[in-house]
Amino acid sequence: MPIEHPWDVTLEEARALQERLRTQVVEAPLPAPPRTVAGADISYDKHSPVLFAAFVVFDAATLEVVDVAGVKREATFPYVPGYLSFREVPPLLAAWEGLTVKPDLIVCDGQGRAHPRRFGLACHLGLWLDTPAFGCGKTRLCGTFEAPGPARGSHSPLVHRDEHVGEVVRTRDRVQPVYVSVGHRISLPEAVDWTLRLAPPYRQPLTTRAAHDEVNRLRRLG
DNA sequence: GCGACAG
DNA sequence: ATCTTGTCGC
Repeated sequence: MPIEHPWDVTLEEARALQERLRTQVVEAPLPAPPRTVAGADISYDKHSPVLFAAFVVFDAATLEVVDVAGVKREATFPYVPGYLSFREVPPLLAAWEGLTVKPDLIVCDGQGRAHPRRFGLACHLGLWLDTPAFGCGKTRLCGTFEAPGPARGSHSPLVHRDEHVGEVVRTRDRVQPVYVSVGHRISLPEAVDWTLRLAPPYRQPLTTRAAHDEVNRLRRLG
């Protein structure tokens, strides 16, 4: 069931929403094999209130781009560690409206359950859109882990307060690993598999790469 | 009280 | 997130 709530909230209200919405997150196998997979990302100038958001949708079988949509919006929430979704989800929802092809799976640039209150960006976006989603971040928000092996494909559990909240995945030999966690309607093993399947030949999934390139292109144009 | 802290 | 040249390694 899709959720809905105001976005013009205080930090305290945002925290209360996270505590309430975290119970709605579904961590279970994908409902069906994704035919399309999308990358989502945000870009902005250091000291500008303008945000650029975009989705780039790929055919999961051929990995060809099948749709792209982006928007320019005013930021309504600052960047505060632990509350990233309140800043990035609104513009992403606007970009989502511009898609002709709604993806079966969303790869987010950030954390999912690997969050202090188990409700990172990937959980919030996936839950709101009632679409499978997972997070693949470049750095850690919370949790501890043993370094995964040096070979591509190796991964180790990310643990926070005795809970297995994600996996630290090596997507390229001897290259810094990425942090994968469940967002909504997907299992952790599946999220890891998709990360490894979409990564070559980059460190991050090509979906994230494409979305990143798209938002930066939009930003440079104005 | 002292760090840590997605993008 | 973004600012940035060269530079090390495969």
